[in-house]
Amino acid sequence: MRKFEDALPLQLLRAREVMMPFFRPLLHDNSLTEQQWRILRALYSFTELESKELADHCCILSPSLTGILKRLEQRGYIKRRKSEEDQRRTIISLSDSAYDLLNRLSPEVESQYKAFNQLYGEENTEELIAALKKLIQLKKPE
Amino acid sequence: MRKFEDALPLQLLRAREVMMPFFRPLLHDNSLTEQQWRILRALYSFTELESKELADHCCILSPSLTGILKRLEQRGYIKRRKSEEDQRRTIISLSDSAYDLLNRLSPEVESQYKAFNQLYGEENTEELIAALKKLIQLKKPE
DNA sequence: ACCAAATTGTTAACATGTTAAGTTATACGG
DNA sequence: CCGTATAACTTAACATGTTAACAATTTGGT
Repeated sequence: MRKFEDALPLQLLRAREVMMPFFRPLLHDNSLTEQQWRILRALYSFTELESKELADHCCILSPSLTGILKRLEQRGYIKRRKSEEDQRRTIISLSDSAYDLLNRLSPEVESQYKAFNQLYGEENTEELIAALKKLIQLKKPE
Repeated sequence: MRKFEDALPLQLLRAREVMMPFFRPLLHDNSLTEQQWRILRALYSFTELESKELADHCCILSPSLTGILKRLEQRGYIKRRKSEEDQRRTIISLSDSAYDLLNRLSPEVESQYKAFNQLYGEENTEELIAALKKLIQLKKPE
């Protein structure tokens, strides 16, 4: 059996655990979970997305998304509307207060990215991103 | 704001999602969750560990570990004993049936690692592991 | 037009993640 | 020795992950 420490999925998990402390305090101060942040971030980039697209972009399964969207809607961060062409589809977008929040947090997040890069090194970061991109492209279209 | 797709923590998450389909069917066929598998795997490597060490190795928080160990114990996969020197500490180890299970699954897991490497490439795998190791070493000792 | 199959989203049931608070046992300073 | 701080675990409360089953639409073939 391969050494426990060499399991690649575990290494990916650990790498994430090393990075997240750079961002968790920021999110926590604004009562946001990692998943809620990913949702807001995605909608900020894409303006509006259907539920399924949103789930795919954020690596969140549909049943989880249902609850997350409910809570974000209650807090007034997102809006929903039905697609005209297909009554099954829901289209999600950000509220004005969500844009305010993201515009406010954005510089702090970037500042933390810089702090991380300073510690890990520009070059190492580039290499890691490249390696991850190659891996992610293996994804089956399903 | 940085492009959504360039967020490194998200890329790490996605990379993991690309890899896990190689292993999930195996675990699922044996009614094991990813976390339960990490626990068994760690104990197989280290023979016995205190709860806190186990949690650290597996990237699982103590409150989650409490429940996971309870279920693994009910299924007869682990044994616990109190430390003699420190009555607060619990020491965990595998049962015989857990060793049987791991010995049986081990070759199938390795076979899936091979399948993954064939798809992603030996060299790419080595580069990725190296990059992740460098990142993980940044971890604060806390 | 009609029916079977596929798609979107939700609900249900259980496992885990996350933070805070509580318990018991140990360490430590006065 | 004593009281207080620490450390290891657990419990509680809520959010999310995971699989299966289900409701409402839509698609496709006939």
